[in-house]
Amino acid sequence: MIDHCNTSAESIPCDEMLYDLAELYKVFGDSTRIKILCILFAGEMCVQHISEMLSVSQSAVSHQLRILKGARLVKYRREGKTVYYSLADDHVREIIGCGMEHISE
Amino acid sequence: MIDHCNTSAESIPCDEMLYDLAELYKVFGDSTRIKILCILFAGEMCVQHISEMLSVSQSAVSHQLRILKGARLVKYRREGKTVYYSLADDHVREIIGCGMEHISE
DNA sequence: TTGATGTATGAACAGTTATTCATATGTTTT
DNA sequence: AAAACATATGAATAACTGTTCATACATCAA
Repeated sequence: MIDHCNTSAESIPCDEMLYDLAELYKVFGDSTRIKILCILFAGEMCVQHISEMLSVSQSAVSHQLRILKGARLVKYRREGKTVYYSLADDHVREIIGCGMEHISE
Repeated sequence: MIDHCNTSAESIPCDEMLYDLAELYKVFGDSTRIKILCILFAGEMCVQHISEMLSVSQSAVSHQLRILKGARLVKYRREGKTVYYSLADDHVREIIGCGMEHISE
């Protein structure tokens, strides 16, 4: 049987999938973005607040949120002037949890 | 209770852990490395063979294997002139599996 | 020892990336 | 409308990264 991009660990996924996978991990491969995601574990938060918690400029946070949004890892909600970001789904927790396991050996 | 770098998704991990986590994901954030790891799903394999399967130079593969080794994702075994690489443990499968789930939505 | 083979590694180059700065967009208040 | 505030974005810069090339190292065969 030919493998068409399945998710089994027993066969090699197709090139396109591996490329997409690398792109996804690239997003997690920056500590500012990881921190933003972890902050959002607690619930939705506005850009300014995230910026203060990380001691990173508003612009930098906004740029990174754009990337997280592009990877469908976060979603947002506008309320007046303020934009609240939150985790898109539970995959983020799972992926970060997976990595934690490897690190804390 | 104070959080000292635990793995729970309910509290924000400490800075050092988040940094290490980002470093780990950086390793997965390159399609050549991801491909090498996926090839190793099937079992151990020598550098030359990996190089041929990926159509990537021996040097490039060796450089990447060095990075994978540094992240403790692969181990190796020398047999004469040949060096056989294999996955260090099952974390690699888990982490890649996690990412796959997010991609194939 | 010499040559052949498999792998590792340092330097250099091209491409990528995260931050900063300036400024634009969108929203509310006066 | 104008000012104030929150966020987004484009350009520029510095730092980082993956590949290539040349070469070194390690092992085996003759």
